[in-house]
Amino acid sequence: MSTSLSNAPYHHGNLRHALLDAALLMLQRDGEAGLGLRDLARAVGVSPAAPYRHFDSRAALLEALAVTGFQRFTAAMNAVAASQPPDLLAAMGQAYVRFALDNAALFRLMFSPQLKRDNRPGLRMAADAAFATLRQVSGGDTASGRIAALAAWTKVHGLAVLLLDDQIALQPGEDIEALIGAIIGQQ
Amino acid sequence: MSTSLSNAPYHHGNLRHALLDAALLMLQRDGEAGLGLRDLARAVGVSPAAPYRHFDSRAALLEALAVTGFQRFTAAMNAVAASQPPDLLAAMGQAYVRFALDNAALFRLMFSPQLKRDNRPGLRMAADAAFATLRQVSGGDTASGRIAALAAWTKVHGLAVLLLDDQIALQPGEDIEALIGAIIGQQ
DNA sequence: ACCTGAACACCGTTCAAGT
DNA sequence: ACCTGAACACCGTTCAAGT
Repeated sequence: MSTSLSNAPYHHGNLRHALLDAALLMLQRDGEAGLGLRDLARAVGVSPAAPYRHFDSRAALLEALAVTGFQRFTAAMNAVAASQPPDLLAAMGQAYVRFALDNAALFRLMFSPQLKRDNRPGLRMAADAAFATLRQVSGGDTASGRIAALAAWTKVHGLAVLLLDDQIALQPGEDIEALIGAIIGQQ
Repeated sequence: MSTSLSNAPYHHGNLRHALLDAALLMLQRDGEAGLGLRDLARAVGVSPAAPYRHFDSRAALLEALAVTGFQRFTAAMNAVAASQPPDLLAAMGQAYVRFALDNAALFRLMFSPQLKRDNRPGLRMAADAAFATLRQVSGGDTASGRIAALAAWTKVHGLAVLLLDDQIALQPGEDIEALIGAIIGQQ
């Protein structure tokens, strides 16, 4: 469901949106390295120079994608918290890893070192807002609470990354949701 | 300590080594995206086509770098185990995170999704050998031992990645070794 | 056997010019 | 205000040719 090979005139201010939509598709399909600005322009039916009316550079386009990624992540986490599950920590951990697996290339982009390199404030703010949602589950303001929260975060994030990189092998008949649950539950 | 702007004749079979040495320097300084094959050839004082006598493609060169990365990682982990520290788990965790922080770009390359994409067996083997060193600390062959080992690994790996990405803030006066120790010690 | 020179098909980006 | 066409300075890669 989305703008694709339309040759309609884009003079209505929707080119930016069309570019982001198409870019997200290309990202999911080919990864960050496969997301060329000229390819993107071609896919949207516009000249190679046109995207530069809306994004300063390829990096700026990637940053915009990463920002929407953090926003989706924030929404997903808030939805979990709002549903008041019996075990909030486990539920948010599951959702964290699920998000990473369901949005692999986007998740990787959100943590791309090249993007932080030219650290734009927009990305930082979106990331901070995203991680702030995790604090709903943290163990208060004590020093030991902070360590416990960091330990939980690193475990879940590491699990997401290693699963994404295909470094953790499932046992025969084991399903991934159960594995996630077991590792998160593991004190 | 290394070959640099030498204009000596490379007809002795050492060009491959010189390329890898220079590539590692460029990788550490400019990251993977900044490692251009033409730049590399220039740095070593050779024509743009010369590297192709020793590496099929840029991806193959990156893979060779990643393989040496896994070998260094393996050596570092084995050294820790051989030193028989009182708390093996904590010591290996510290070494794991240290390695990541001290070899940031290399560590990222070792887990680069683009490299796995065209999954060469050499990379997989080097990675498997590297992670096999971690099993020296695992909790046996029981199901719960496996989960405990995976939980420890994901925690340490997540900590490494989040520190690398500058996502974890140190408290004033806090030193990073202590933070690592606290998080790893946290059951 | 190992390297060079020149070429090919691409990039991201810029800039004058069009509407 | 928004987009096109053509150009610039690069890439990775190939291939004939040199020694």
